[in-house]
Amino acid sequence: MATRRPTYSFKTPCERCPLRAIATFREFSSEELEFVSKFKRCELAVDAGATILVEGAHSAHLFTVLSGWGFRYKTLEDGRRQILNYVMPGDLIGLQGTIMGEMQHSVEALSPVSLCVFERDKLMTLYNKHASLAFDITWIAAQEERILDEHLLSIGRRTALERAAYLIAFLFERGKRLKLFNGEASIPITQQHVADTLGLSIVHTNKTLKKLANRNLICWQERTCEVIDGDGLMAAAGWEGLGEKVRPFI
Amino acid sequence: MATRRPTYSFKTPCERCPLRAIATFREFSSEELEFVSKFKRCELAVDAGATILVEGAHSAHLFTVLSGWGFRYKTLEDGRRQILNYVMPGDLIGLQGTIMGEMQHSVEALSPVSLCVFERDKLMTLYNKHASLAFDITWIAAQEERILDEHLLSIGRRTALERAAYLIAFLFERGKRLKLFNGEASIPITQQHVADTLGLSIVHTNKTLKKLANRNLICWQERTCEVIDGDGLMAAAGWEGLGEKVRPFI
DNA sequence: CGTTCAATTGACTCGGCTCAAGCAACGTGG
DNA sequence: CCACGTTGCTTGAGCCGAGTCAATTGAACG
Repeated sequence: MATRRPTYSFKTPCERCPLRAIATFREFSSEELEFVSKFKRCELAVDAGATILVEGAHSAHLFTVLSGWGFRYKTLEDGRRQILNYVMPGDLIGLQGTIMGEMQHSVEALSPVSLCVFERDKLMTLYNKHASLAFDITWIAAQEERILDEHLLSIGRRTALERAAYLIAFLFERGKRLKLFNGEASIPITQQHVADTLGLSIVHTNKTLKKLANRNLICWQERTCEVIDGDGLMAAAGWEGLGEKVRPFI
Repeated sequence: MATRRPTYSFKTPCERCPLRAIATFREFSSEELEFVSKFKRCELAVDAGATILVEGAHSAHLFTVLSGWGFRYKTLEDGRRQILNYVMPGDLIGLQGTIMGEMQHSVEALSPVSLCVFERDKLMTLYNKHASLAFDITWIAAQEERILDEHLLSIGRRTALERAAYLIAFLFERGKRLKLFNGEASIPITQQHVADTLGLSIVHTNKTLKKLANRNLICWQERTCEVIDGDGLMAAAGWEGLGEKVRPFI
């Protein structure tokens, strides 16, 4: 695949941000909206498979995902890869790099992704002038922490089958909430991604996913996972769901 | 052990906070210090083994650890437990509960722990009036996220021996930075804690720790882990260290 | 002086890994 | 338009890391 160079542009004005139409996201005050408009520098579009941020990079930007799917990951020297979490519309990426200097993980696109690019230098202004937005950023960081807690519980203590069911139910719930599915619930990941998320080998991941497919919970085709029975997955995982209602975004 | 009731008191004034003497923590401005003094309501002392916060609790307080060791964990319905991270002096606990309503994990003391108790309601004032402290809270949340990323990589992709070495090296590094050791580097955990952190059984954990002991990296005695060779542990884990210099605390 | 909790150790089993092939769907170049 | 090389999914065989069961020791506690 010939990866095109990333495309910069300034298309969507924040006033007509498509994310604002989605029910899970909280309303902005007009004053907040005005600031965010100025905070946003431009938009960036990348292809599926493109690397958005690299571990070790210093001058990372701050982004919000406008559309598309991606994932955060870390690798060991010998190449072993661990996927940490998935990024979807409304997610803030690059916060670690912006706040603490250096990125400690990479981010890669699973589908074509478009991003809002924010002025890194204006972040301090946000904290100084817009406490409610500053609070939102902390909220987002705390939410990410919460999800990582759940993943850690999953990898550490759930069985392979439970883990797989949990992961797919988790992605399904998030996608559903963001109205990412029309009709079919297709998650754009390969079994290799699942393996690298669950800490399993591909072979064993394949056999485990096959069990879920045999139970008629999912079905795998063309590099995507189709969710057939979300509730069945949650039951198989022993997972209660995200339990989150309205959330902020920047 | 007859757990005494937690003891509330107001002893240490922030101006003479013992944590401020430790080099890793950043300096407060006098104006910040003044606010934090008012933000702090009282102090709380709990015994080893006491539960500081419970998963599902709603009106959680916000604390900073003044002294002692503890850990955050989650459990599955059938009792499987996963330790998520350890808490040490300077760590903020209860942020998730304060910001998002409900605690999704519990916190337990490993040693006698003393805590600063903060006024939950004044948190918004902090965001409104003290942007630098608000930024610090985000910094702390982002740092926790970073550590969870590393733990996830560890549990997901490192071997049992590497994981164990990583965990102990990690605790050792943090303790060293906080000047928690005088002479002996003793970490107050049992092998059950190690097992529940690494996602292993106690039996296998014991055999793995024995290997580290045979290599003269650690030695286990009286419910504590003595670190003999911190660099050796880091090498065995293939871990670079925390790489963090000065950090904020509240 | 029994009881309890943590650390140990051995025996046996099993979940998950590695190795190895095979197959289907693509995209590319001749 | 076909022969490839590639990527992703599948499956079987055999092995090993890690789990379970079980029993022992030693220290701390009441």
